[in-house]
Amino acid sequence: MTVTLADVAARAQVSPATVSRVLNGNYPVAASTRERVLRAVDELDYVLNGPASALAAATSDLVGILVHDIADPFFGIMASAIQAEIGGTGGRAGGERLAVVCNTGGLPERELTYLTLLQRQRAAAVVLTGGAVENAPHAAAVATKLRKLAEAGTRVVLCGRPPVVDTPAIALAFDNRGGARQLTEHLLGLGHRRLGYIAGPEERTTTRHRLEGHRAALAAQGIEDDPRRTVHGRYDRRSGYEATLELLRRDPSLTAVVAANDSVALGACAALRESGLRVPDDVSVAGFDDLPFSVDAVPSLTTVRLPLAEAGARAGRIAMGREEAPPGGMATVRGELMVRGSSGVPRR
Amino acid sequence: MTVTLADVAARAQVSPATVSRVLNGNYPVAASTRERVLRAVDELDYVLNGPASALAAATSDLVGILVHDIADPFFGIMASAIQAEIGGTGGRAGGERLAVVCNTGGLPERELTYLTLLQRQRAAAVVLTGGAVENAPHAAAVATKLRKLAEAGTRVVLCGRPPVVDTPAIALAFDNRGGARQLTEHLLGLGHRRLGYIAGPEERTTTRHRLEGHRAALAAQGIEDDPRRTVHGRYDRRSGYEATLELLRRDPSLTAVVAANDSVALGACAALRESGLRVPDDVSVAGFDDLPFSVDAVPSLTTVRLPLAEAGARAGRIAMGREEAPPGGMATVRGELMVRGSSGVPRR
DNA sequence: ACGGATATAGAAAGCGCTTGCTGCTCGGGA
DNA sequence: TCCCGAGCAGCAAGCGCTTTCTATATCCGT
Repeated sequence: MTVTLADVAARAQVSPATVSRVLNGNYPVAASTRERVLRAVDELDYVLNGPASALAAATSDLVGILVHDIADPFFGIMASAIQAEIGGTGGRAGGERLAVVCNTGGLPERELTYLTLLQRQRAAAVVLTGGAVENAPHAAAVATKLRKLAEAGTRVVLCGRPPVVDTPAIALAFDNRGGARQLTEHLLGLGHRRLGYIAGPEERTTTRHRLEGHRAALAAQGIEDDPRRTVHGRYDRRSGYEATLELLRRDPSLTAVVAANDSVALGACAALRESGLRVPDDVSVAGFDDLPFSVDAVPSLTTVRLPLAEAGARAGRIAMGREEAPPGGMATVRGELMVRGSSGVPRR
Repeated sequence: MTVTLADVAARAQVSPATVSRVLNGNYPVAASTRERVLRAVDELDYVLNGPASALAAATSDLVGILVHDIADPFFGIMASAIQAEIGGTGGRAGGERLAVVCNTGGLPERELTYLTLLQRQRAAAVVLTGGAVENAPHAAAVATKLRKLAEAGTRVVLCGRPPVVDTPAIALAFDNRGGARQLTEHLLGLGHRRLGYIAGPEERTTTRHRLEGHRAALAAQGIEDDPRRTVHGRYDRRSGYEATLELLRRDPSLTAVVAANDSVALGACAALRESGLRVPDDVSVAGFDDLPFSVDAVPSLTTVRLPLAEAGARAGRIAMGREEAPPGGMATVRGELMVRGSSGVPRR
């Protein structure tokens, strides 16, 4: 029914071994033989049986990319860059690798499930993107899993995610703390003193680091850190909207809102607008990430640009063994402050 | 080194066959035996070998989701919905299915490559999202590939993509034509007569259908279809920006711009703004898709809402055989006109 | 108490491919 | 002319799992 290696071999009048070698191209085969085999492959429309091949060779050409939320461009952009770097390259057999992205939906258990599934498939590499969950048992479980994967020969790379101790995983971490600090310093420099902060979900490293950066900037200016000026939420627009209303309720005299990311910031802008406040005349707003739509917002968003595509590409190359891992197995990727229309001197 | 089924069997004092049956749960196994096996699995930290299992069973638990651009929320939202519907369900062995998304980057050849890769993996199902490419040879190649996949037992579902003739693929197509027509009718109803249209890439069914709907609305009003009023571009913000400038150059008296999708529409708004025109006072703007950010734009975008998540979920269920295919193997999914702030009565 | 269902476990034959090893052929140096 | 080594191709042994078929208990009705 389905055509197998043996069929191709028969047609090309060679042994299955030879066909395999032609396909994998890692063993000397005479040019004439090769051609004959290739022709047979073509004529029979042969497609390699991946599982069989993976079983025999004890490796597969599958590469997994884990993201928290595939509908969020933050992850989309990284995933796209990673995949571009991986998908194009020649793989073991037949040329291509299967770079696939897995959506955890931010659920810790799904993260583990996908990791197991990829382990089961004997994936060649796994790239984990986005902040890690800080829940201790889960973090430990992930660390164990990563260790197992590495032991089984799967290359593990973390992109935009802090290193995991005691693990051979290569990490490319974003400098969330530094970026956040710079951002808040910018606002403080403009003269703001009453700033609200809309944080992401607790238990996420990204959330914590950005918040720490923000607070560090405040502390450096000797501004007391009123916990009522911080609200936690999700990394989406709606969350920003609601949190802003809450912040305004707590302190109507706020002059600036710093958001966990750009989507949140946009939600914040909407809430301010609907509350009759102008951005930045009445309240300044700042985001994080600098996603494509941020420059288009009205007013355009002051934010911290993260080189998502570059980091993704690099992670992809490392995962493919086409670029050396950074010294110490980890590198920090810095963001760049983008001052735009949504931040200004406080007028009230 | 790695623990295998046989190791588990030895530890549980049963035959490998029994272990396999416990894991797959489709054969009577005494409760006490099952428990013993499960304990051994746990103690040894056994992970099924996917390729071996797939080889022996001649099926895998991999499900592929093809998208054109993973960084575009349009696809992200659909992919997320599809994956949610697939990933959670119990698969053949060990419980879960590996739902993976593959990013074609809009390149026809990558589409084919991924299809081959999935065929090679003996994927259980494949869901193709987004418009098809109309280039004849490529379309034929895709049709052939889909047929082959189906023959090999892979379920094929098209989501937001027109049916492919002569193929067992189930299609859930968006009514792009009808939606576009309604949108333009809305604008015409407001009194607009000089409308520019920013289309997506040519050779994409989505592009053609939306354009046809637009033109049908114009024709119904007896408005001549000036080809200079249409500009083609990509489905992104920048493209909308540039195209709008071009349209304005061709006819500065334009009173409305209809865009291929929301991102393009936002780009159009930016261009208009920079040209000193107000939206909607001077020029109305309309988008398509109703992505999450569209309601947040200033002014909020008049557009056609496509039930991306619902369609994706349904496609996912069909792919899993958990929902019956629509009669005739295809269904049309309608959009809903969302009239918002970016469209108004022409004032000039 | 006996025969035949019924329930459960095992033996073994692959699934389609890779790869270490063996074997043949041919060319060239002595 | 002979021998040796390089270059190529084939043999066959698995890779780790599933599944058919067979074997052994176990249990029921009569």
